[in-house]
Amino acid sequence: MSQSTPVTKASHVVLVDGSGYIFRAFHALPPLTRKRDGLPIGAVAGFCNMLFKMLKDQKDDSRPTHFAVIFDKGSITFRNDIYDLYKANRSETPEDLIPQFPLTRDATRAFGAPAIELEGFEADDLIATYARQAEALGARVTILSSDKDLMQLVSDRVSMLDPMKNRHIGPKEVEEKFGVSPDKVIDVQSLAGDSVDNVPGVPGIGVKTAALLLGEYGDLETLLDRAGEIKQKGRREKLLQHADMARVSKELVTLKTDVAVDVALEDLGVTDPDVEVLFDFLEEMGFRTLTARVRQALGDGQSDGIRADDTAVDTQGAFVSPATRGTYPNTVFDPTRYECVQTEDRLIHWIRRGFEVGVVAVDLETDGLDSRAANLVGVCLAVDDNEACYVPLAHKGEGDLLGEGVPDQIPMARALELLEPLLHDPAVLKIGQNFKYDLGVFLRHDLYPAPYDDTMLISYALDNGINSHGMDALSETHFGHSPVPFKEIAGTGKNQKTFDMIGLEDATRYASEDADVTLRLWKFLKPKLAAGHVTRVYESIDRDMPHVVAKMENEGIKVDRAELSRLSALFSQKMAGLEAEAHELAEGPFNLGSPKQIGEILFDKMGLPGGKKTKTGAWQTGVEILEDLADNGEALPRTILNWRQFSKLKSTYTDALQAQINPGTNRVHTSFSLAATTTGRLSSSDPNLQNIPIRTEEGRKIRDAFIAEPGHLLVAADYSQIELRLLAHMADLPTMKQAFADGVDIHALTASEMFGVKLDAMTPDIRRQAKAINFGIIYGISAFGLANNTGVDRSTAAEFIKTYFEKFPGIRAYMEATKAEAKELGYVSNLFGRKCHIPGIRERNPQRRAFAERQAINAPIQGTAADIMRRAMTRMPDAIHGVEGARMLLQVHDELVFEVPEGREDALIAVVKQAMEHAHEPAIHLSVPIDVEAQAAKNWNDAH
DNA sequence: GTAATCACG
DNA sequence: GACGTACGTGATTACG
Repeated sequence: MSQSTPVTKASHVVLVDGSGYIFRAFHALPPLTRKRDGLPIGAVAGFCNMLFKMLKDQKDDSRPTHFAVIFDKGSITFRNDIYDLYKANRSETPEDLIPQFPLTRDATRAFGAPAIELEGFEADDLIATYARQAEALGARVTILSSDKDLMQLVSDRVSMLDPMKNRHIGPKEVEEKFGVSPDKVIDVQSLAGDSVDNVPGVPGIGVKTAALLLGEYGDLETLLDRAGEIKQKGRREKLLQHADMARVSKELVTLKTDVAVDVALEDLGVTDPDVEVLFDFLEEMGFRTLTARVRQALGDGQSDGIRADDTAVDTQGAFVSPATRGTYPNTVFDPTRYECVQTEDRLIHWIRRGFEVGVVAVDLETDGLDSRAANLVGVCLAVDDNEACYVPLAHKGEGDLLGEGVPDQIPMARALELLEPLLHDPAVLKIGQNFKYDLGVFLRHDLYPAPYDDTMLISYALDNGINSHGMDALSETHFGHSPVPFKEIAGTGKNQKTFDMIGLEDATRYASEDADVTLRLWKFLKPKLAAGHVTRVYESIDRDMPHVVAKMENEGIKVDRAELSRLSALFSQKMAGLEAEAHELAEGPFNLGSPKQIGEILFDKMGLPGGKKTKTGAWQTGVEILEDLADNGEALPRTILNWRQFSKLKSTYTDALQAQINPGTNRVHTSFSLAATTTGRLSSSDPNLQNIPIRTEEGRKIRDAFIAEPGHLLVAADYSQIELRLLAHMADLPTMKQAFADGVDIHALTASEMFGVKLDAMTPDIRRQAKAINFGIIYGISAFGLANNTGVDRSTAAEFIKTYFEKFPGIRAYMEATKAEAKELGYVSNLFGRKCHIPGIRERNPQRRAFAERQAINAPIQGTAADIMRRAMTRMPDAIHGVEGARMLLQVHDELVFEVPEGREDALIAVVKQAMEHAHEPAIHLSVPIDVEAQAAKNWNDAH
């Protein structure tokens, strides 16, 4: 055990926050039980690994001279006398953790370290006491914890180490977190409060504001004394009103540094553990791997460091996807070998190399991010590791004088002419990363590269839900190599250069590296498709998306600027009226756009009931809260809601959309992301055309502005209830399948099954509830969520769910099987075999695990629908080929929008319906019919 | 840059 | 110690 060793300047005192560590280890590590009897020991295992690492795996200069593990004792401390609600919001300690508390103390002693605790004090107070004592003697102190409450102790001699992330926390890190130096941390916490410990603080003041105020006034007392001088009214009143709370909070967060400890600091001197005791303990726990490591460390005096032991790594290993295993053999990048191609001869040489190898990475550089507005600036090719070139085509001079210093470049038309045979050769595979972008640019130069592979989509098929699929992220994940950031060569902010302004040396280094990385990613990832059983997903669903979607983006959709402008004016007018009304009701002006001010007016000033706080301590003022208040007869909340609706419509749609209209064509071009979602859906941005209003009458007006060219019509084709149909098929629900086969209103059917109401006696209200339940099922229903959404109470919602499970018995089996699959494999698959990785599925935290389970239930349904849509889209060019002048413009998850010359709309609808309704075939067979509804009109609103 | 809010399927 | 409850997205504004 410990020995008495004086603490001096040369000492290194290591204090472990034992209680903090156990809780974190318990939640972070997979559940692990002792084989013999099922005793839960996961946290103990993590704890032992940490102790061993701390004691043995240290460099000589950081090895502890004094060491102790400190624990909380009891849950009532002196702080409860100050504030009876202190830590009152803590939930019960998990059942599986309770038996592990005494075991961690045993473990501590087995490692020869003192386990220290004292009735009436938290571990933090004991740590503070020892730390300050040691500091006063000039020693160095390391606190093993990530608890922010301990950060007030940090100084130039006292630092913290997060034992799970191995992250060092010094004065700099504390300042990053709190915005003030460590000696002001207490003051910040007193103001900001802490929801975890239920420290009240001053409402409405968070860490950021607290730091700001302290920066101005120095310390808490000064600030409270001079609070009357604060300019911002809200803050001033808060501080004046809650000064006492701040003072109480200060007492709560200030750690005691003068606890009368019963083990003296110098008695914490490190000794070697009693080997026999240690091995007995490890064997008792069944930690075989750790036993072996300890033996090895004691035997040869060297340790290879502790990796997580036994089960921890194995179970986590299940989440490592095929693609993330291993690295590409050559991860050395040599920019000196990249060539800048400025002559036809050299370009011909590179093209010849491309034909020889048959696989060429192609990357285009442009002067913007929007592939339609951007101009081609250069082309990049890679044919092998480190063998890449950059062909500048439209670089300007580095100086700003006209024509001054413009580099020699092959004329663009000539270069593209030379490249064309390579790009179109069916025997040469082109590789791109997010090739949709490059294809869009090529399209405008009348080039159609084929065949091609897209590394972003390969990664998406392999790893969705795990990595993101951008090039930099992929390079870092698989090669441990960070490509040159664009910012580094182009600068940032408004002085950021576009690519044509960048010098050839930098441009060559940057662009060639992109192509080089892309080619290596392809070599590394492509073979993994087969191993991951996702070849079919990639080949038959994703591979053709880039050129199909590039074409759609290029087409854009026509938007009537005058109509939008008219609506903007209309909405402005409405807002002005509502604003005046709101200010009158509030008896004073305020910013209607500020949720913070609204909360303060409704709940502080007017004192309305039903206020809830967000996790940051601000009042919630979302629709649901305001609706409730309005239902109670309050006028102001309704006015605010109405104002918000018009504000949203104006700012997000009628104003923003006008700015996005391409002046040449009067069309708007969105960008679809093919690899942004975990389920397989697309997303749309710049602008997002997948969330144009439709649910309210006012909002729908915006769709009037989406129009067809003169002499043309828009056609909107929607999958009808596709997710419910897929649910009926996947969960094998005979009643529901029959209803779909018969063309019955599915929500009415559900209602009649659940509530025993005949179809012809259906009321809209009952049907609406049934509809909510149907959606709930798809989202991985919970009683809480359903109650929220239908307005019934929680027990009624639970009854609904129970009835649903009884009436549609396949549901429960589907849900359980899906959760089990996710738990076993770490991912779920949709009907086409697309995987959706669910990283949280083995979370210890019940809430987060429940969230993961709902994701697991939803992903196959949403994802199968998404993939049916993808297949329909890739088949669409062929399908509509016979309808002259027809073009596909937009996708909105279950809807496709086309434009067609007037008179050909019926022909188009026929082929589109056919393609969409059979898109899943022959890959899968469904036991429900798929139904598509399509309509033609002059504008998007009327096409529904 | 983050949080809150709200638009869509 | 951390979650704060239906799935999947993106854009805007306030606030600092």
